[in-house]
Amino acid sequence: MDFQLPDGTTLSLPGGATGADAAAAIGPGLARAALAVKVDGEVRDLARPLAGGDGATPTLEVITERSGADALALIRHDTAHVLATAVMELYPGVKISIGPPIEDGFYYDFDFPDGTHLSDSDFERIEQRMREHIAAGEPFVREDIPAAQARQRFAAEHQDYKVQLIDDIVRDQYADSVSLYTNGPFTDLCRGPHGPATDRIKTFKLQSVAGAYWRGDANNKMLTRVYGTAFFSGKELDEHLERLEEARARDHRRLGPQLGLFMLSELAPGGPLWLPNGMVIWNELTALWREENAVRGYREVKTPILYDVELFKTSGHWEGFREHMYFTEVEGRTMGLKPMNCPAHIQLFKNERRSYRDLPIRFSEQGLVHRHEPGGTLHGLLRVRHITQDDAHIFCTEEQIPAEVNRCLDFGQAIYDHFGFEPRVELSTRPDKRIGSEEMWDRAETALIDALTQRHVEYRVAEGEGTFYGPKIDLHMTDSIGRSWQLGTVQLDYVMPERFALTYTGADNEEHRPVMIHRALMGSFERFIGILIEHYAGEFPLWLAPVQVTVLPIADRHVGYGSSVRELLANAGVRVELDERTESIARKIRDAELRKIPYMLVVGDRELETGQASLREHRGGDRGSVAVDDFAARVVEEARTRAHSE
RNA sequence: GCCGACGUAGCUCAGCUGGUAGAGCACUUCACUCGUAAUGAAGGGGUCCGGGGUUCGAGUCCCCGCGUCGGCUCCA
Repeated sequence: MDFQLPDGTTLSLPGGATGADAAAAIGPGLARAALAVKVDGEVRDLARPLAGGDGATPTLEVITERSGADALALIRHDTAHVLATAVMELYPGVKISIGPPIEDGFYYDFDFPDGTHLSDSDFERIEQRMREHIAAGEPFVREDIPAAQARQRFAAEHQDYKVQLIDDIVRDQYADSVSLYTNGPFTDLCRGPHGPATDRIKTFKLQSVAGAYWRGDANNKMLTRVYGTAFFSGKELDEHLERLEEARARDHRRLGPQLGLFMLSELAPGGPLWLPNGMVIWNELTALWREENAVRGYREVKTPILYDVELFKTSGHWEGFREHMYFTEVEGRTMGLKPMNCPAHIQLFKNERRSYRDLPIRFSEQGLVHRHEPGGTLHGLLRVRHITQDDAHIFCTEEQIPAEVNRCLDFGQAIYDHFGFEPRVELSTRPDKRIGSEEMWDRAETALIDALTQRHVEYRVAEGEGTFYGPKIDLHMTDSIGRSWQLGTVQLDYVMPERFALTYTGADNEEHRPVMIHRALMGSFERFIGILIEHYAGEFPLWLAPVQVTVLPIADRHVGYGSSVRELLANAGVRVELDERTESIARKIRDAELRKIPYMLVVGDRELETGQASLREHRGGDRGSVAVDDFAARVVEEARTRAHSE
């Protein structure tokens, strides 16, 4: 058998040779360092015979500690097995399910006997036992056995989840055998691959315990999931933990209140209360949003938040969204807070007869909607119940869809470019439960795909994730701790126009049904600002900075001059403060730095004489003297152009 | 909604096995008038999330509720 090595050379091995043989043939050092081999992109155990390629020479790479993601995934998977080993020993009667490696670590899901609750205070004991198994250097031994035999074995051990998994493998993959891995006293159903032995795990840490539904289905039993991570060195682990710590420092839930942007109250769960500094950012974004909408042919509207429930019966929200809505009785009528703006915008559309000449009609609204999101899902500004959307609805003909979708994506690009965002794009296609003809779906999906390919954007296809009324394009961003949140969405809707019997008069003088496009780009102001806070780590570019300049007098006798400096800047339209406190200049600077104010103007005897100010930039240090009016002009210009921060 | 953890001064947190609350920062006052990341001193400030229970006695133990955090599910 011939294999091509990463350096381009060819390695010839006798038939039946294993991965370990391959590593040994290359060199004794590599043989010792080898964890696994990667043949044509597939990672395989060292002990397994190498499969010959059919035709072309397969590539072969020996996986060692230096192989990056492949190597880490391997030992993290190994560590998950060791975790299960320890838990099985310490908690008799526990049922195991699955334990894969994931980004940055691994987890294992357990079903503990009734009455046993795991918490992170149990980690020490478990870790201790895990270390014993690692020190013992127990080899991972693979065996392929008939599925029926494996099933019998796990059934005898009352490992119900494993039995279910085997049944599924047999049913879905028509497999007649499955693989088992044994390390020390523990045998798991597992497709592998694994490292040679447990002592190749150099350092690991159990991190958290959480609930997770069996097979991710809320109808199933909730299992106990233990998260952990593993590395090849303590240094790498420490660096990883340090990164997590740094990410936490960017967390908008920490920075927001710290910088006086917003607060959260127990009395208004899911409803952030905006402080003056936060409103500055909110209003700047609103101004941007308004400008961008206006140049793109949107007409701004404003609609109530409270409606007779009849509206939602027509729209379908009563049937499909009721449990997420708030209702109240007023004078014997049931009223509901709108969870979306579309029914309201439809009222506006219906306000007059529409001609094909009027289309497309684009309504935009900074629309306030309320959704009763489940308590366990609320998350600072990123998941709220009180949602202010940068919403818009476009009513158009079917022929106009491609152009309008493209305009929406252009618009999104323009918005995101202001912040240097590069959202991930996702196309959601027809779900199983849907309405409308296949032709309609074909056309709608084609329109969206065309728009995306035309723009050369990379996108992921989420099969079957579309709404029941149409496909959609979603734009996602990641928060400081790696969680993905949807910002923008562009959705085609054929259903609402139907339910509300919307029509326009065509060139043929017949009534036709328009199509609606639901579109939000920032998503919600709450979520967008949350992402912004983390994106900038609280260090906002000048145009968004709640306080742009602070004037710092050296001593009390300079307050008068400082006051005139402030005046000049304020008159020029700069958001400026004067620190009049009787404090040392070092103290005033420190406080301004902690507040992340972009510019500081120090004024003392020298500046008073020359009529200037000493400029200091946030994180940039002393920038020397500036003429105050020049500086004011510069700041105004920087804010006007909405320049990025450096 | 589900699983687990947590909830003490405005903020960050301490408070051992139950004996009636403490630090730093912030705040107020006084002194200092200062040149690029914390001047010093004194003082004020607490329904220990809420409600029940156990106990002679609960911040501490138990139950229920609310909120928050980490996940899971959901996310038109």
